[in-house]
Amino acid sequence: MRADAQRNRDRIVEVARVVFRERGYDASLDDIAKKAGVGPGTLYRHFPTRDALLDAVMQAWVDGVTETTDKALTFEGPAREFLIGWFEAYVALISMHKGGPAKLTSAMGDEQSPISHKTRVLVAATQRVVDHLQARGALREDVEALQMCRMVGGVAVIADQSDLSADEVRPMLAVLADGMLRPTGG
Amino acid sequence: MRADAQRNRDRIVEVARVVFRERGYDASLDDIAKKAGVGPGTLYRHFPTRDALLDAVMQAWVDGVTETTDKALTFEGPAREFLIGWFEAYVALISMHKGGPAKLTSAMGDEQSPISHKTRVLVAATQRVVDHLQARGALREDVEALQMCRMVGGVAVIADQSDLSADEVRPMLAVLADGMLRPTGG
DNA sequence: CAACCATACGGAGAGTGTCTCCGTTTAGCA
DNA sequence: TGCTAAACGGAGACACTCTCCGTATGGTTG
Repeated sequence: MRADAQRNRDRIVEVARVVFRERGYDASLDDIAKKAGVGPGTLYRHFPTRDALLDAVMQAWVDGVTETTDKALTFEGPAREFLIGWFEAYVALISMHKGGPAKLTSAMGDEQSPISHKTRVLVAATQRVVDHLQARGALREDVEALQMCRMVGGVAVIADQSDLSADEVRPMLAVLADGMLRPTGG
Repeated sequence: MRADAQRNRDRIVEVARVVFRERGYDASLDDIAKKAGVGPGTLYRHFPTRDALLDAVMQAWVDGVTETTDKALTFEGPAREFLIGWFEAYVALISMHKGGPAKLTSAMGDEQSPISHKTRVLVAATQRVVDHLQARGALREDVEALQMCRMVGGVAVIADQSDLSADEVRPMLAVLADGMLRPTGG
């Protein structure tokens, strides 16, 4: 790629990252192009669709997922707290942008989606959590990572769209955890 | 209202019902006007916003909610089956149109929303189910109707957006039920 | 039944966003 | 320095939303 092209591409992604966060995923692309100091043609050549641009914007974010999971897996306490903690981290991860939870969660399991790579990273991270808990015998056997992603994603979507606070979200995540963990007889 | 105005209004709502179901809530309003054989001005006079039209389309639907709840409450079996059955009915109710679950669930708890009346009907219906179960001592005490609506709504949103089948949705609803019901020690 | 007018109609058009085409410019190389 | 493939960017076609206002008409009154 020519140096000027690379420069423009980087500028567009940087501007898009800010605009998407401030205005949501339906911000005007021509506007992003203008803010980045390029013509709309340039933006659309680099990113033929809105999702292609979104994909680029999310790239840096993907690395954070693995990191967060690594850290979560070091937790030593009770399974319930561990799982709820992970759920909260997961919700925070996919709620980086307004509309992000819906975008990511509805693309989950769809191989055709332009951001399917991003969702695979999320499912893979969740799979590690599932394996960890199942090795300890704490999780019901029929719980799958994809299902877990969808359910926590569902809560995140509602929280995102209704502007719920962490205090309103936590009890819902607790319900999910209780529904997925093996009953302890308490 | 003049007779011709009433006729036009009815035609618009009827067409909108079909178009919303087939194409989702972001269908072109000018297109709906054209299909109804009126000018865009006429449509916008009757329904100043998209949500106003949506509200009219949903009017008939509201009656079905109370009816469904009445029927559900007659169920005599175990609490878990009752609750899962209600969840399935609820998901079906709010999934009448593509995009419906998201629309309804994210408006829930927001008094300003143009469809807040519709969401109140749903929460009230769910409240009856909660009361019923709590009278039997089957539900955890901290479970609230609004929270229940949001969580089941979250699952419905994902199911709607990812085109999940009933077989994929049921296990998720079972997780919710297990997380909300009082542990039975089994 | 004729005349009137408040009510309703509907289309032209302004504003905004998406996306493409193509003439112009320029980076990188020989 | 000159060449050319690569990249630029803006004009403009197309789509959707929503409004304004001249025109048509339902319903009422004398």
